[in-house]
Amino acid sequence: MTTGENGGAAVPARLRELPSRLLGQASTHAQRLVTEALGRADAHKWHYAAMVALEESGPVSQAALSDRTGIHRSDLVAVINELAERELVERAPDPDDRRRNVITLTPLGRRRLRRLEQILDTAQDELLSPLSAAERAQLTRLLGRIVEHHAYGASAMGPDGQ
Amino acid sequence: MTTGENGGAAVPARLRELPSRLLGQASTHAQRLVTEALGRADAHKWHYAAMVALEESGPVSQAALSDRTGIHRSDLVAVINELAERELVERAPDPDDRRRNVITLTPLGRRRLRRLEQILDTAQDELLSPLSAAERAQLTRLLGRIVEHHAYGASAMGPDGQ
DNA sequence: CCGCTTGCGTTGGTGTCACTAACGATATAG
DNA sequence: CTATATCGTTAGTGACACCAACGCAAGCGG
Repeated sequence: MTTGENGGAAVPARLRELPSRLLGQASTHAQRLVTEALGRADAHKWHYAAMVALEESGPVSQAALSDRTGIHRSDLVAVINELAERELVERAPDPDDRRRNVITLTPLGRRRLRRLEQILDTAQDELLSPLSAAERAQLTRLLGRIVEHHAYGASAMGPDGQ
Repeated sequence: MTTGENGGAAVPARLRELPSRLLGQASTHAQRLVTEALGRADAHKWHYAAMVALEESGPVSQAALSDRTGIHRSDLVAVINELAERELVERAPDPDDRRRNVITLTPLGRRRLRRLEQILDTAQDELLSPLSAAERAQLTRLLGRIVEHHAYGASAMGPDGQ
């Protein structure tokens, strides 16, 4: 979808103002910006997500990491591989439960995370450049409400949920 | 990415509040909602986009349609095929320029479009259900500014209007 | 202790989507 | 007439979200 080029042709208002479409296009631009920025530093969105979660939670299993990042556990394998390859993370079997791998952020990983944070800050800034600070906060709040609202469905979830 | 399931595990605030990530997740939910809704009616996002553009512009070439909808011209081929198959649209060679196909919305297509509009309205409503009318308008405006701002690059034109 | 069920990490695969590359046919410029 | 550009079309790519199934380990009931 994404727009590509447009030599001044009229995009119908019904399309221009359709929220689902706006979300799609904005998301495409957003992903492109952050993917390119991180790519220049040999990194990936998922690397950042995993490392942030690891810094907050300390060493955890891959399953827990999947919950905390939203990265599917089948995709997480490759992410951990790449991070471990670069020695940003260590994967070790959990002695208490030998089904698990405990993932630990290395000091190098922590430094790396600082760098990725800078890169992402810049990218967000570019993404939101047409908006004021107040508008950015507003947008973030509104999107957060939408995402939170639609965050149900797949799992069983305890009886207490909801 | 999309969240999948979450048994109450803590998603770090740095992730939850990252605009590019919020956009991605919101977009995923949005696309899922509209794709499923339209799918139940044997339709597709692109069908709607093309038909809206055709209704506004009258008969146009595929290239023009591509500009007006943002659908890549290589993808538009299949879209027109599907619409023509259902007799919602007619594809005829342009006598004035035999490289072109002129695409015309049929009366059946126009009726069909009314139906798709209903479906999409419902889907947008579900998507935005946690927001008030004012907030929905706000969100649409903010997203529109972002999309518009990033809608450059490929063609001539200054790279970064600002 | 044994069998059953559940959770873990891993592999391989699927469908959607935006986008690129190249081609034959046609139109237009020099 | 030759060169270049545009149009529709085909095929293919890479990113992404997600599913299915497996081997293995843990925990539980009997």
